[in-house]
Amino acid sequence: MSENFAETAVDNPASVSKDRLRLWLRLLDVSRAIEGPVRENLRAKFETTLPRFDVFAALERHPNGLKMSELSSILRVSNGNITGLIDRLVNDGYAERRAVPGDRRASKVGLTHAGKTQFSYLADAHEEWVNETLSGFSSDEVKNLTQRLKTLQDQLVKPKLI
Amino acid sequence: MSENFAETAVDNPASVSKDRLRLWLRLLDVSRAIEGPVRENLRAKFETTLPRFDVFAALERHPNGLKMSELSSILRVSNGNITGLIDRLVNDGYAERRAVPGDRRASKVGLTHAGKTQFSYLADAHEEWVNETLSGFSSDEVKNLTQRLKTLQDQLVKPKLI
DNA sequence: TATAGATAGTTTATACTTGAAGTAATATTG
DNA sequence: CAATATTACTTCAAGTATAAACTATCTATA
Repeated sequence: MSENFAETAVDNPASVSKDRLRLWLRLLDVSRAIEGPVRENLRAKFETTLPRFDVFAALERHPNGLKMSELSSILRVSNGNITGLIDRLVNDGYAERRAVPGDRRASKVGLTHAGKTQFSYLADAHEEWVNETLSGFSSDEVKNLTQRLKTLQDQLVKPKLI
Repeated sequence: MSENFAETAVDNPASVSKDRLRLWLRLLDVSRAIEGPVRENLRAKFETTLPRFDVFAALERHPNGLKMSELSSILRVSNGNITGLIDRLVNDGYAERRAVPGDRRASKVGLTHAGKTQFSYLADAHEEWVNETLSGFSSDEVKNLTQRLKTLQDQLVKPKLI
């Protein structure tokens, strides 16, 4: 046989490309589907927002504080964005900027006592919402999917500008 | 034995709750990891944004047009947001509002010829970026993960306000 | 140690996003 | 058919987000 029948319709490059696209669209839509109610709850119950919650969570996980640039890389948002978020959290008494010895450009951001207290309530409620939202998904399914997503993330390739 | 050893540490409710939380955080982070470069490319190569791309894509998929409220529900963003996005796309000549016979409150939004042309370029490039970004992930893995995400999405429970 | 380059963060302009309030039109109900 | 409720959309204020330009500081190197 001269024709290459091994490359069937299900696996040719164009088809795989469409499948990858579908995966990405699905990923985005599932995320948004979960994100919506979380935002709603954060506002309705705590008068706060997801970006602020994300900052709280990142700072809670790093008790020694985080530099602005570390925050922006962890949360995957721009530096300027973090400046505004932290400004508002500092203003509300939940976060504080601390000097970094030996580098007067930088500052480390940490939660105040009020911030830690506030986050403990936020975090409990947040976990409860997520647990309820995903309650139809079994423990095994949850772990399986988490592992696959981790593998996916580890294998991501940053595309060059085409 | 009087104690219930069947409920082990790996499967007790609190542990499953943490696992579900981990899944959600992973989902969000993977999405953001892919989203970042896509945004960058849209800006660098086409001077446009992801929200605009999303509108293009939704309209392309619905050749008869979409009402503002349909757009906002498909894209999972607020009505006011859609108003602004469409205003700008109309202003740029890529979309148009059409009257809905029998309902003077509503309007249907569709792509102009220029909009369809523009989107054909955007869509090709977008698929290429995503394909490259996920190129380390095999066809089987992609399909498996997509299916699991679909199942997850179908089983999502909207949490009540706690 | 001058000075060029890199790094950390803020500021700016513009766009996106939300929820709430408002306007107009349609649907429902007594 | 008039009063009321609902629906579709826009407007508004505040916050979130980006990239680019800017300031201040630090590092490297000659």
